[in-house]
Amino acid sequence: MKNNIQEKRMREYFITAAKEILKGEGIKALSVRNIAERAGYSYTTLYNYFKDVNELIFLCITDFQEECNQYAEGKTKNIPFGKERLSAKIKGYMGFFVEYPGIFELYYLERVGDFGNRQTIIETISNSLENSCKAEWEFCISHGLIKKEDASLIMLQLRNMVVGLLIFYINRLTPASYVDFIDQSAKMIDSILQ
Amino acid sequence: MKNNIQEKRMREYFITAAKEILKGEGIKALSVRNIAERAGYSYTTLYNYFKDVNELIFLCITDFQEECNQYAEGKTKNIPFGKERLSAKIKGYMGFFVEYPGIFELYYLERVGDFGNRQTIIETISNSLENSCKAEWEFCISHGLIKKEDASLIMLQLRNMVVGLLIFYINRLTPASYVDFIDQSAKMIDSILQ
DNA sequence: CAAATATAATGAACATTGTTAATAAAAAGG
DNA sequence: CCTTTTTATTAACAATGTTCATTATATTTG
Repeated sequence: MKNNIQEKRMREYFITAAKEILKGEGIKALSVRNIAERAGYSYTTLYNYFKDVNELIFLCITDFQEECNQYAEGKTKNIPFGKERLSAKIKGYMGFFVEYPGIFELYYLERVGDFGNRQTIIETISNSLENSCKAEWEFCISHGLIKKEDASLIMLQLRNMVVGLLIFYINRLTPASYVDFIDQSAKMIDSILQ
Repeated sequence: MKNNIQEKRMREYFITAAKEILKGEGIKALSVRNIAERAGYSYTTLYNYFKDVNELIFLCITDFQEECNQYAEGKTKNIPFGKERLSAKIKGYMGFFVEYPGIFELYYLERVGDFGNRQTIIETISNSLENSCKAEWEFCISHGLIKKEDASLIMLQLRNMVVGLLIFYINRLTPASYVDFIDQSAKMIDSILQ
């Protein structure tokens, strides 16, 4: 297997197929045979380009993070910097996972170790929200809207609250209506941001 | 299959076996053949007593809730009622899931619909923390330590924060040390309780 | 107590899953 | 045009949940 442009192209075919399945049907529908069929190859061909299916999933995770950032950015780009924009960015972040529950599963429900327990994956996921809100976050700190010594704890609180809200809404259907979910989310996020 | 004491006993054999596996090795190690072997029967015998494996899992969930309540109670029984005891109860609740990560998986990571999407399960899980803290919660409200009109939102915040903390610690290894996890948890819970 | 019947326990079988090893096809090099 | 290397595929394995037909065991009846 030469490390050239052809190989890269082949890998992209499989990655694209896997991402489509994850976004549309979720990880439960993801199988080696499923991916390969969508990519137009036989199932074992995948093993000529990836060590195993987890290597493929890992690559999807990093791609999805970029997608998530752009999704949230698109929902906030007209709002002036400050706490309000930060709040909107977080809500945009949540909106991404509500729209693609399959990606939420992959990020927060899939067990550690299932995709090789790679430190890179854990870090990508653990920093996911902070990553999406980077610019807004730095603005709030540098302009004194959030005290520097409180910053890291507040971000952790936001991250935990966001994941908790999503877990119950996406995976436990609580609250039952989208309107209530948005309402709850707003109250809790703004409560952390004072 | 008569609905008598013998049938109940048989069901208990399978339920006990399933609970042992869930507590010890987690849901990934749970299989029909695995359960039946531990119960001392052949795998298809299970289907004479349960519609499918999800019915069995459902019964484990309700049993575990009772175990969790008693575990948390054991960690708090000497603390006088009030916010401090409520906080300790919540930490005890978290301790249960840290000790049995397999049960945490079952409660919060397992996908909706995987065990039949039964409303009873969703409710049991959604109210799990509130269930464990019932007495402490009611004391705080009736003694004016928590304003009645704020109560339901505060409980939701606690629940989301607790699950978020557990997700990252148990399933994403963040923070890396138990001491840091306890420290973070204390700060965030107490911050919500003022 | 023996025979007939009802109930409970089981083993074989099926369709899926991820992965490996051996084989067929295609591409590259001379 | 043949040889060699690279790439794609088919066959196979063990493990999964579940169903069906078949034994083994209990219970009831004569």
